[in-house]
Amino acid sequence: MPAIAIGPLADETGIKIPTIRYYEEIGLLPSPPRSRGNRRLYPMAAIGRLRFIRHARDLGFDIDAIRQLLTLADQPDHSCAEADRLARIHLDDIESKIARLEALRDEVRHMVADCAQDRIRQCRVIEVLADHGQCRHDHPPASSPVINNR
Amino acid sequence: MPAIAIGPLADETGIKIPTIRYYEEIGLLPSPPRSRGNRRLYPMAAIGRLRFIRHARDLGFDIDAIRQLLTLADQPDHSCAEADRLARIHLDDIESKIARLEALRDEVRHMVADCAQDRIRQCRVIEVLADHGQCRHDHPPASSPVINNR
DNA sequence: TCTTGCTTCTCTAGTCGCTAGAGATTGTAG
DNA sequence: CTACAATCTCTAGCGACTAGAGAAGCAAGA
Ligand SMILES: [Zn+2]
Ligand SMILES: [Zn+2]
Ligand SMILES: [Zn+2]
Ligand SMILES: [Zn+2]
Repeated sequence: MPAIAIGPLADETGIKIPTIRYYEEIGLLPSPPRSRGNRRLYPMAAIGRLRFIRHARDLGFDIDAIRQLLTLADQPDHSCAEADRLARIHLDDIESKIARLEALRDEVRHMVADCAQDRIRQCRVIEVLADHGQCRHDHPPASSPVINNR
Repeated sequence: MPAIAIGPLADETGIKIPTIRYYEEIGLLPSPPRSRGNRRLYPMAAIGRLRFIRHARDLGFDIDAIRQLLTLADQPDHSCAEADRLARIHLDDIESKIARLEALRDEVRHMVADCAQDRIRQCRVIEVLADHGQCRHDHPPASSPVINNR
């Protein structure tokens, strides 16, 4: 049966080789069989699986959600309620991150706009940073990670 | 001269004790003198410095920018151009993060809205994740970290 | 003085999702 | 047979903390 090595698989999916190995290590992608020389030989289906992972990552889903989504994707007859729920949770998350960033944006924008561009002594940026009481709107006091990396 | 211990300092500034020690370790906050029993005894000025750090972190500045901003804050006669520049860079950063998150939001929103809530086989969420070609708008292929944590 | 209990100390390791590099081996084309 | 490319394992690093272990210091009450 046809198989694909890790390099071509990386090219096909846009996921780097070390990342593919990392996904295997954390159990997101099943360990493929090996060649006589101990190299990974993936079934062609791995392409689709990795593309799914990649797209979900690009859309900001975290690994744990992707793990669940992959499990669901393998059960075509099952209700899709859980998949939809995961997507909605992610949507809420994105929206709250946007809200927080918009608050930060407004605050930083004001700092920059209000500065008369003179000495540090009168710099609005430094002043506001030194005292949250100088903030116009109130931005949240910072919380959870704002989104996963990449 | 008056001094403050790490616990009260944490209470005053809202920064946790291990984080204060971490800031010392990375050279963001100078090492304070110690008591006979080896405990940190901060000058009262440390309160202001930590509040500055906290506020800047809450506004999403990264540690490196904060390091520079603190240095600038100590030079009242210097021009504030550099401080303003750092703030503008941060503003641009926030804005591009918002733009990216808005693209993700639109995409995920559509996935959820378009799903007929039936079997996984026809689940729009799973379908779209499996194939970026099904995306309506094009979201960026993921890139740099979206914002620093907390 | 002794004890109780809180605070602080140092040190290590874990978080998330990778990324980079060293050094060894395997595979392939000319 | 010789290059050279691809892959292997393993370790360590990123940013900005957070959590926990185990030891030591310190203040107040009995
Ligand atoms: Zn200024
Ligand atoms: Zn503020
Ligand atoms: Zn669905
Ligand atoms: Zn897409």
